[in-house]
Amino acid sequence: MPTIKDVARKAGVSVGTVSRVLAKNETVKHPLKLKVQAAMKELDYKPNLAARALRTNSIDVIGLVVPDITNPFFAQLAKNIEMEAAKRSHSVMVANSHDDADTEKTQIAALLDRAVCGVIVVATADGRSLDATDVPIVSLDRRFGEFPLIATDHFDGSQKIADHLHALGHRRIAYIAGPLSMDVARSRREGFVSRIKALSSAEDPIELTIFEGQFDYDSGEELGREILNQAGVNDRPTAIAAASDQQAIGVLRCARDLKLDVPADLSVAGFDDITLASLVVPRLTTLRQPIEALAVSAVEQIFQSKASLKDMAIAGDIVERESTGPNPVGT
Amino acid sequence: MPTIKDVARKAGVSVGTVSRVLAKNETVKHPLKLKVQAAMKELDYKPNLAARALRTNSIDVIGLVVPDITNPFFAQLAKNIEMEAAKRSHSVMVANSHDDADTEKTQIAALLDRAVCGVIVVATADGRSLDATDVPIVSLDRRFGEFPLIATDHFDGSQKIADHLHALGHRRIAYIAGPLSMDVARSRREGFVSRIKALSSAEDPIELTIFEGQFDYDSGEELGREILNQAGVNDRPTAIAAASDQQAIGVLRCARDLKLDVPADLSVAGFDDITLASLVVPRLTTLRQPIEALAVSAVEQIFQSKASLKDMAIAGDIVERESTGPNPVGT
DNA sequence: CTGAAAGCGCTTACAG
DNA sequence: CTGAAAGCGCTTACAG
Repeated sequence: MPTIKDVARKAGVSVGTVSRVLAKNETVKHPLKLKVQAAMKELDYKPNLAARALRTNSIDVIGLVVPDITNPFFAQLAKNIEMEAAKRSHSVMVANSHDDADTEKTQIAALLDRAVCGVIVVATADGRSLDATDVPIVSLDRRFGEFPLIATDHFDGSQKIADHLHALGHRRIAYIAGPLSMDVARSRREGFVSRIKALSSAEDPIELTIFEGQFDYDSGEELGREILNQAGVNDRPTAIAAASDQQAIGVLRCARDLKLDVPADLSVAGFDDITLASLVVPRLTTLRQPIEALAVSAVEQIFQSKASLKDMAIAGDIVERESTGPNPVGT
Repeated sequence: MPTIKDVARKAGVSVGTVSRVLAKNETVKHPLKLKVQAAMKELDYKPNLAARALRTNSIDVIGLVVPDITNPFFAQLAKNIEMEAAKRSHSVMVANSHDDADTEKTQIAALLDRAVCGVIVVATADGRSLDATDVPIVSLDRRFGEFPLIATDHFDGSQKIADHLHALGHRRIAYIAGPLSMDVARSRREGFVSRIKALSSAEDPIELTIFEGQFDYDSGEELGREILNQAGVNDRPTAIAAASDQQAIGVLRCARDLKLDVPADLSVAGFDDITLASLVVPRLTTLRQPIEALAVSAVEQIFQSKASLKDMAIAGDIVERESTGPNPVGT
């Protein structure tokens, strides 16, 4: 492997000069610069990254810790982060926390030991924080300690779902929230509820009932049953909005059991746009999380001066599919 | 950050000695060793990995390149590799090749530039190879160039499926192979076919028909239709073995359309044990790929002397679920 | 604008 | 068994 010394010798300059053209330092004049570049090419010179790291105390690597790379949402995030990093000639080191706060801490420490230039963490549920570091740390999707958070604008997304259902003429609506101990669940519910309230008026009132459950399939199925059994055909909601796709798919399952046609008898909307959402019958109307934008923003933040790190809420788009339709009762 | 010098001073020894206890070099005598360890603890000393890398030309990082981390199979592999690496205090750097040979090459080169201690690559379909390197490279699941391959024992796995079907009394069997241009598809078919032939005898003959398709759902559905329509109830196979779960699930879909009960009228077996396999109705009998063992072996190989790298075929286990049952025609 | 030189924090022959 | 010292390949003040 040729070193910077070899290049300097071949180009007839000092190593300092070579280093400066490497750093794209504009102070090197053209004739010299060209000679150096020619020498580098000829020798197929590649800088020794470890040596550089030793001097600068940082490498072109972004650390990423996720609860579980096997979760498709995190995998997508990881992929987009890797792609964005690659654009800036950075690599990414991933670690799984297995949703364990201690492991998370260890993983971040290991990454920091390796002198990564920043770390992105999708926090565990009960993650503790970390002392201030000299490299930027941002949380993604779920906040880690006191660090700035990049996340979907859950409030806005839920408003969009509310608008969609309202525009379809639904006036008797049920909302299935996630566990309200979670920030995400609260934001989603508040977005939905506040919008419905704003849309409702004395002349054109909207009836909204709210339920709370887990984010999973079973919870959706169970609450769906509760909602749809609670009342006769004429009192039954004509639309159910769920705080997650999994819940919504649970509702779909239950509607099928009850021989309700979706969307003819009942509209169902989810949130997230997981893979299954477009595979299920009928395909699910939902709010697509802006995964790519989330990833890009997280990487951008890492490259910013630490001082300017800040929370970001990124809006997602609604994906209208077959599970929602006009209010069957008539508008 | 304290350096090795600080530790040496505090312990009253030379930096060389500190370095030697760091390296778990047994030549350092006990009294000194303890003093050094105490000093390290007291200062919360952590070695500077970049400096070490500069000296040794290698870091405790394994490179991993996969076609797409978003593919659940690769994600599982990645997770297990990360866990195994962590056990040995190594981190892993992942990169996606997006199934593009050029990107794959670039990614491997980038990893090598970072002086990783080895790289594991799940190759793209048409990947070219690489010149010999001084760090070990192994291919996983799909062979990269001339490098040793760690993969599921597809031959053996298919034999197990054949045995299972035979034991259930099936004597008229159809096999849906994958595209025979792929090694994997060929091994799976050969394993199945050879075992069936071995099991068949003049007194107790087995009828085997072979079909070829893609590994996907649609191909399975289409070939399933062809197989099941081709003959009357009495000539129809009582069992279909597919070379992939996706194909098998396609067959399930088609069986439902044809009002065939699985497994009462027809047994269906897959290969891979993808997540969906245990979610479909009826749940699919299949051959589970030994993902963890694959990951562990790949990491182990990286730690072995380069000379001893070699191909490894790892056996998977059959997972018997509801999609297979006794031959309805009677044994 | 360019060169000479110090130094980043380790590891590892080389002595003794 | 331990210490003194060279050196890994860069970057970056400091001169000029």
